[in-house]
Amino acid sequence: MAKNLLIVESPAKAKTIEGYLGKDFTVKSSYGHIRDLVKSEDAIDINNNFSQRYEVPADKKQVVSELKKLAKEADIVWLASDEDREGEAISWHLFETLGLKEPDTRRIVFHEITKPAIMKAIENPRKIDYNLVNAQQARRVLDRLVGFELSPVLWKKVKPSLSAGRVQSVAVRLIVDREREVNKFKAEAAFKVVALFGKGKDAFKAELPERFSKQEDAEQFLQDCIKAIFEIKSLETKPAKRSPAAPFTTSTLQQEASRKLGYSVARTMQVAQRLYESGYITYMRTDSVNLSDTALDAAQKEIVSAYGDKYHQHRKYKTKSAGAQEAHEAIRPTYFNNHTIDGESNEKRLYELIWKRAIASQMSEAQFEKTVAKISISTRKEDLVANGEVMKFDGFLKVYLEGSDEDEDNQTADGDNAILPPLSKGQILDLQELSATERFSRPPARYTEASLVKKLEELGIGRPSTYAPTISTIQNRGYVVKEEREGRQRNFRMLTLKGGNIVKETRIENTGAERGKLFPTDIGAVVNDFLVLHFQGIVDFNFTASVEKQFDEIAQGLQDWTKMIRTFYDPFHKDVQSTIETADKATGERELGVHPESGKKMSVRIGRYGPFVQVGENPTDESEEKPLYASLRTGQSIETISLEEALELFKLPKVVGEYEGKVMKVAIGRFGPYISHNSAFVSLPKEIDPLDVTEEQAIELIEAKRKKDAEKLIKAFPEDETVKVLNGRWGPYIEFGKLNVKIPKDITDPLTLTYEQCKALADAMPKDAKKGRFGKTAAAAKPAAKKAPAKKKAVAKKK
DNA sequence: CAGTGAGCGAGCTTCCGCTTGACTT
Repeated sequence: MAKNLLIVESPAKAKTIEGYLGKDFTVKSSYGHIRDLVKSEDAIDINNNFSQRYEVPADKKQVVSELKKLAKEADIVWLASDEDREGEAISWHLFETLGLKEPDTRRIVFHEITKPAIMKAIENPRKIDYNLVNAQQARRVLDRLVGFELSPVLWKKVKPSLSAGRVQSVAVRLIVDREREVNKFKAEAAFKVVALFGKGKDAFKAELPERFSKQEDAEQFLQDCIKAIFEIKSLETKPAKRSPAAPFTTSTLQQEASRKLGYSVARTMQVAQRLYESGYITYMRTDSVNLSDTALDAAQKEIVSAYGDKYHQHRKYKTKSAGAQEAHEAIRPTYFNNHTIDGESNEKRLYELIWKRAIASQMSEAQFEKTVAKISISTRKEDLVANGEVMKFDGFLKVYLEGSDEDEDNQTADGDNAILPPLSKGQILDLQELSATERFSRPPARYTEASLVKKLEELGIGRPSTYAPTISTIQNRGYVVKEEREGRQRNFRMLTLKGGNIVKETRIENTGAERGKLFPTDIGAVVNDFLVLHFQGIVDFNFTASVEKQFDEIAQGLQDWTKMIRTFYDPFHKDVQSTIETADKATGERELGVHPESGKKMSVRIGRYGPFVQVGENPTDESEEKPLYASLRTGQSIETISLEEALELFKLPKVVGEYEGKVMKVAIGRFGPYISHNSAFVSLPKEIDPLDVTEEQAIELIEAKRKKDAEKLIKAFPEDETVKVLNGRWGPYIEFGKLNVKIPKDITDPLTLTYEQCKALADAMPKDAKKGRFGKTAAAAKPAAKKAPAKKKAVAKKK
């Protein structure tokens, strides 16, 4: 039996280290934290110095009992969790839970998984740092107090099951604030002037640095240029250089994979996890840009052999984010000589990105020669400017160029970074074309998942392990949606001078289209406004930064953690109490005006089933007329909907005719417009306006749907019409009314299924909710009487 | 998704960070 038990956080890490240490060591993993606060109210005793009640969660029981057994058999237990606040706490929880004794326990730390680093760590053991543990407890207790006191306030004042927390509420606030900036933004137009000189190979562009806000001025400028002489007034050439970016951290990997590969942050992390488990890359949850000495040597060797000596440049990077704890290396390939790997295509692509970025980070800078040519206009006092750039040495650009978040329009001006033909001072130029194009200023960009992570990191909010889950949480809670939105057409004016004539025209462009951007929902905005109004301190962008500063002081032993929490908690708790007692229910109600025909008041607000418009006041007794209601549609918001748009909502649902003795109705659901007929639903094709559907069209669509459904049918049962065997997207399945059942693998031919077999399969489905990534299946058939609507909605939102 | 916008008023929801698997139409 091994004399030593060494415990790390990750099983993949354990495997690697076991290889370095030999027979005397058993290396095991704790799989992260092994204990957490109990779920109930009494997890923290407010009146007893915030003492905590911890428990081992069910899914950790097995790990803990195995570690307990091994610890008993070992002479020495080495606690090798990460060197940061959470890692120290993991060691402490292990110490307590496994019942370790101080003389037989060693705490060791390393920042990189290399043999020398591990050996050095083993030679320098220490004891558990209780200051650091206290800092973690303060963090944990504060998050629990905030989350579990704030959320119930929302249940009372907004809607059940909502949540609030130190991290998620600020993430939502960022998105709500940004959306409002975009909505109130007024685009300003100005004419941008671009000249084209020379022909063929010698052609190049020059731009006027200033823009004209009035069309007359732009026109006058072009007019003046008809007879003007263009001369090179000055020519300046300067060397320029560009340096590579630091190797990836979690946050920069998520950003770059989003820009270059179009991955969501969750997908990036899933793929990176697989690369890590296969041993291709180092740990993927890190805030460090540091590379180990071993890695630096390996990178150098690879660069020199693949590209030559002059492409290598030794570089050390320093972290920019304030809250970085740097318990790991930067994300890099384990072996730099693997330029590519075997695996699925998304794994290959992410690996190559990581390899290129890490290699480039140790390469020399790219060198350019930048030329600025100023061109005088004989009839005007302004100069035109042409920028040229020639690469003299590619350096790191040989392998990698970092992506940019900017859209093309905001990037460098026309003619910039282009290659200029040979030019000389005093040279007279031949104008081919001169254009003045109306350009509009752009609103601030909405957040993508990745740019939100970047912003959170800048604010020091959240950790590498929580960025992806936080983004999921705010979407799952329905505060935020990731969506595509169509843009709208916009006219812009363009004046062109060519061959001595000025041509004026109006062109059309598409603007404001968004893909994969984060939009706040109405509930997100209402919850945010409620928190900003009543709990300003918690959703302040600097709240985390200021508590982090205090956690640091606790970690250094300069402050008592219970005192810190007490100072925070007492006033916070008072706010919670007074908000519960005095605050009104938050519905986001807004008056739209009066109904044009009836003169009744129209308003919008959030109800139990989402945002809706109401016409007329709430009745005070039964004799009064009931108000009319209509739900808002996807993409509409109570904040921005107009009176006209609200009136449109009452035009549907609409009866379009009768078929087979049953009415056909057109309405709009969550997935768009549809026709309902005899409890069947047919979605409407995009081309058809739901307001102009004719009876004939509706019948046609219903028949087409029936035909399509018949094609899917493999087998029907005369004894029960609700049971069918169908061919679905993922192969055959059995449909029982609304319940779908997968056909087990041992049935190879679905045609052989008997009715009895089908029924047995349906009965075998668990009666309670079956939670999977794709929602609930069995639960949909037998909804629990009252909870059903809320549950169904929550699941639908997840999709 | 699929016609509501309360109600008997039970018992439930919820935080952030550290880790992987086991889930499925």
